[in-house]
Amino acid sequence: MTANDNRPLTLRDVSEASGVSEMTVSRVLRNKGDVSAATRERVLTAAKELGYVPNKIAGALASSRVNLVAVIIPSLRNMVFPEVLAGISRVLEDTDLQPVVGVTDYLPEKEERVLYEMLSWRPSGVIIAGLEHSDASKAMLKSAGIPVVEIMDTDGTPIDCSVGISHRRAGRQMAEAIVKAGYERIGFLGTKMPLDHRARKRFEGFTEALAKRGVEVVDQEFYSGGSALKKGRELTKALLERDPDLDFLYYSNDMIAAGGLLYLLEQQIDIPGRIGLAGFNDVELLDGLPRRLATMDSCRNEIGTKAAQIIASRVADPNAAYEEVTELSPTIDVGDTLKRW
Amino acid sequence: MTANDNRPLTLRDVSEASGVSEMTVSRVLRNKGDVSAATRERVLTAAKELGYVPNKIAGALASSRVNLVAVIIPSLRNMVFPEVLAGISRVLEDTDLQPVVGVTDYLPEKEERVLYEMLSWRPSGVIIAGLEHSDASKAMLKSAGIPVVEIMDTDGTPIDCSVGISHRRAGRQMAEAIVKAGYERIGFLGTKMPLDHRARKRFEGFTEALAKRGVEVVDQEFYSGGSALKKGRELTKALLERDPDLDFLYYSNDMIAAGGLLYLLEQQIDIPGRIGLAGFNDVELLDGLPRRLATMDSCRNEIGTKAAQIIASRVADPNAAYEEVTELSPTIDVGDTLKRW
DNA sequence: TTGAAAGCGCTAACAG
DNA sequence: CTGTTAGCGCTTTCAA
Repeated sequence: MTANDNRPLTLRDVSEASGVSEMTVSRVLRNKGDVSAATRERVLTAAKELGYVPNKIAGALASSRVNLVAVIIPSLRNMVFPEVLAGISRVLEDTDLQPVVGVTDYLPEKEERVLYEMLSWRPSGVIIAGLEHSDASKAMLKSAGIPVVEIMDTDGTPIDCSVGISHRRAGRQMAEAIVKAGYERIGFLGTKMPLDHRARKRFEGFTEALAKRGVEVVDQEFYSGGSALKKGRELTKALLERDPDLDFLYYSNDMIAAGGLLYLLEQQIDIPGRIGLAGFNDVELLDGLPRRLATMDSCRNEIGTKAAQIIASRVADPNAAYEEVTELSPTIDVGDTLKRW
Repeated sequence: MTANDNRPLTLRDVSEASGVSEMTVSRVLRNKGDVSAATRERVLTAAKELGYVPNKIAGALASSRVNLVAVIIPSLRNMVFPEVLAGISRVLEDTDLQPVVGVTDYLPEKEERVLYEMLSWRPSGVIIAGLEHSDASKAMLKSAGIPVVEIMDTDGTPIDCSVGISHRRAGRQMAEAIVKAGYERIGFLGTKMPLDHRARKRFEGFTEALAKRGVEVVDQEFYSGGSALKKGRELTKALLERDPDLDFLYYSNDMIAAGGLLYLLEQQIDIPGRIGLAGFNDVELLDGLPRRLATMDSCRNEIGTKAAQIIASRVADPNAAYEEVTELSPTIDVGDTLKRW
């Protein structure tokens, strides 16, 4: 039964309860400096009995050290980002750093607001998705004086450093695989891309590589919002009704590709003979579909891991060396929906 | 070109640059108190030019006000939680409060750590999943002196208040629907439940309601980890090989139910005639499957909304009235996998 | 090994 | 409308 006068407890309370100076209490609670076993014991007992929870606000102000890492991502609804986050968390769990997540909804203005808000807590580092930011955001990141890792994408110049894959190259690789497999009349289905720079870059790499081989994207369908699986069905149906002779469909992500796959199977269409399919992202969810979708790993776990490692090492030692650009190599999995050649 | 000596800017810098006292600068930046348009202009210009970002650490310490709401959930990999989060964010966006997410991985010890960590930042409120917490966690929540909303579940006594559904009742309702539709040999497939209290409560309500009608769960299969869709296939196959005469399968979530559905369709089994299926959660993803799965809405968006509203109103006015228990009513969607009666 | 004093950068409260 | 003063609860620094 601790006297609970509703005022949050302070170091002073623990100090009085244990008969040890505030300073020494602070040392015990942080495992910092030498304290005799006896006083340490007294302090810990008192703290536990009172149910003392340190005030990090005060601690951070006094030490000008904040063990937070800002992680800024476009969305939590796309499983890619929780997976990146999982990689980050796993690495940071072995340090005293803590990730704090901000979501931008793919909107530059919101990114700016979220970034401002997070920087006002003076985090020790920033991990932020993408290389495209407003000028104001870039200025904030530059002048924050902390490590900044831009993740997911390496097609561009990072503010500080970047970890990701080249989406242009990913698009090119898939185009090459498709052409090599003998497909010639190719359709594209994806999100509306103005704000999804990575999807756009993949598409650019894709069309460019096709062009080099004299192939063109015959037609395209775009969507936004809603259940991706259902959208995948709808887009596929619409596209094939317009262009029944397409022999390959390239989707900007695995969820809509899965919807397309289910639709085509219901139509009894021969896959990958009559039509081939490919997605992007290697979503684990898809393991369990009637066919294994051709796709490409986006290395998201590794991206999270590497980004967190860079932050951790640079926070531990501001002079630690680090790669300016860490480009990972995604691999194609042809699955069952792309002819082998 | 601002002189960047790498030291974060302070109010004093803005004060000097604008020739206005720190206090007035502070007032301008917070829109607090009356400031003449002229000085306001001078201050804002100076702040923008310098690229000043306020230090919330210092501000929070001085004002003992922190605009953070701790949101503690078991996982981000289960789409339910990002959706609850979305509801919370939407409501808090209209206030000056900000959600900060912590993830527990369904582990009570981790919940305790995360809670301690978050409380040490002295948030204005806590939204936490579930009613089951360690004694230490409960003690922390009680003595924090801030609004605490326990979400997702109302089968139990909240520390402060709760918003959710009764999972026992949800299980009961589904059992009744199944029996009414004429199914009699029922199998259950789900996660290993020791730590997933809500899944456990649904199961308990389910078996209890069946028992009342003289029906028993014939057999069960459990899983943990891995791709839910694939697991759903595997569990379904295993269960039906063991008990070929089952006529209904109740899954603890929609993803494994979807896997089961795909498997059964491939086996050319008549659904819902020969076997009926039902899941739980009404995951939007499933919109687009070959059949509409029978399921039950878990009201997660509404839960997030309501919880955030309670926090917001109680932060705005500590004496604001609020319901101790807000029980929402999930509804069954029989879809195409449960016979209509 | 322990303690005392002096801030960290901001805001509440008051005075002009 | 603007400025001054005194902290917020800790940690740094220095002295004992």
